[in-house]
Amino acid sequence: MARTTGSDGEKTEAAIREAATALIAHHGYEATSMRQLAAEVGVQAAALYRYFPTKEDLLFTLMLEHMEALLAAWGGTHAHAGSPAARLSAFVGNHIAFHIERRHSTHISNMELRSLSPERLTRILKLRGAYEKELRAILRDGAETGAFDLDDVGLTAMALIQMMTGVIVWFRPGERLSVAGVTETYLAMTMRLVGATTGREEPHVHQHAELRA
Amino acid sequence: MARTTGSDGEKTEAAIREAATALIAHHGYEATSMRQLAAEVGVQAAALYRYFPTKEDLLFTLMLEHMEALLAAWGGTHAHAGSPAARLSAFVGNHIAFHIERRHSTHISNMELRSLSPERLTRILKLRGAYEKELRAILRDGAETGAFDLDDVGLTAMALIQMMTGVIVWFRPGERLSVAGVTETYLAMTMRLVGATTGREEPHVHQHAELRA
DNA sequence: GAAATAATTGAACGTTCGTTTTATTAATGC
DNA sequence: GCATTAATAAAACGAACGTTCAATTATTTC
Repeated sequence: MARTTGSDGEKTEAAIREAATALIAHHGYEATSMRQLAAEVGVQAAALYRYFPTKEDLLFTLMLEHMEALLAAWGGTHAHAGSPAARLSAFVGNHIAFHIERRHSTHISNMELRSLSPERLTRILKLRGAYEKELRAILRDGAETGAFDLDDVGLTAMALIQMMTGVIVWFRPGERLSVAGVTETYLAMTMRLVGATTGREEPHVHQHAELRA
Repeated sequence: MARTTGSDGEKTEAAIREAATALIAHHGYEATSMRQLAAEVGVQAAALYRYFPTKEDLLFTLMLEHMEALLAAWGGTHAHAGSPAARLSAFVGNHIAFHIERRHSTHISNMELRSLSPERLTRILKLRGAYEKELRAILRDGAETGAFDLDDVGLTAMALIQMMTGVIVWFRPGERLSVAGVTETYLAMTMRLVGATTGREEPHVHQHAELRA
């Protein structure tokens, strides 16, 4: 037996990426074997090596694409001008939407960093740093103009990112809350956390509608 | 070769626990081999099985002790009475102190859950649930008495825990910030996040001193 | 000081791992 | 329709894995 009828390189590679993302997210990189992955794709293990020279190459590819997609998603929002509050709002919305939609690759990119070689780890961390820098810039602007009231830009950025990314730990689509509802609540928490002034000292604006899925 | 001079079961078991915590936190459970662990302890791999019947038993032991210690630490604060703000403040302080001190076992208990058998996973998750319930109770009391102003008790609890536990990702003792400084900043962020009223509508109290290590 | 027990070694077991090699067949270009 | 290339299967590689077992020595008990 050899080449099978209807076999197509592009389709196979896409299937490998997809299956690998799901398997590694569920069982972890070390606990996922190439044979298990191959079985999921419906192919022999040796066939995987036509697309990814090593297991680590596959992991790195998944992570790199995830980080680049994250930066691209934020860059595509065109929300880099305007008030700090507006920009922060856009950042939160984009972050939560992206991470919920890409729960599996987010899990991988956050949990499997130790399985990368030092050079590749550095490469991924550089992209992550660039992303976090975007948030710090917003917070710094807000702190300087008085739109926000916070102690430490770096700590606040980390706290916000951990808080927002943490959504993927418990959020399951179609359960109690909708994406829009979660985003709205997290947006309100974010604005309070950074001590955002609501313009002309209005009382806090809370919109409770649409919180349920 | 057999029993070595000065060998002591209790000491060996403690050494195994310690080495396992560090190794698994650094390289992950699946990537840590029994031989590697044995070498770190200074013993042959077979000796480990005198203390832990399987590798998973070892992992479970580490996790169970971590969760029980976490609950015990909170229970030992005797801060279960008083105003919601005071209780929340105690909770944040205890949570951050505990997690910084036990970074390694926290990492394990958060990241290696998938390596547990279903029954043991349930057991650990039950303890985690009990801990989170403590926070929700504080938030609910605060929301009902008007001390806090928040949208959703459950979501706020998850956001706070993710935010606080996230400290272990970037915090390194002896670097820019002290534990006290981090705790103070996180306490301020927490209080703003839950919309805590500062009693008689005082302006926000910010204490910037002692933030540096 | 002999007997019982505690602690550990060293070797081995079967299995699974990531990966390589070789052969074979499907699709493509001329 | 023949040669070439793309895609895969099948089998094998050595290494490492978790774990077991028998033998051996230190310590404790009486």
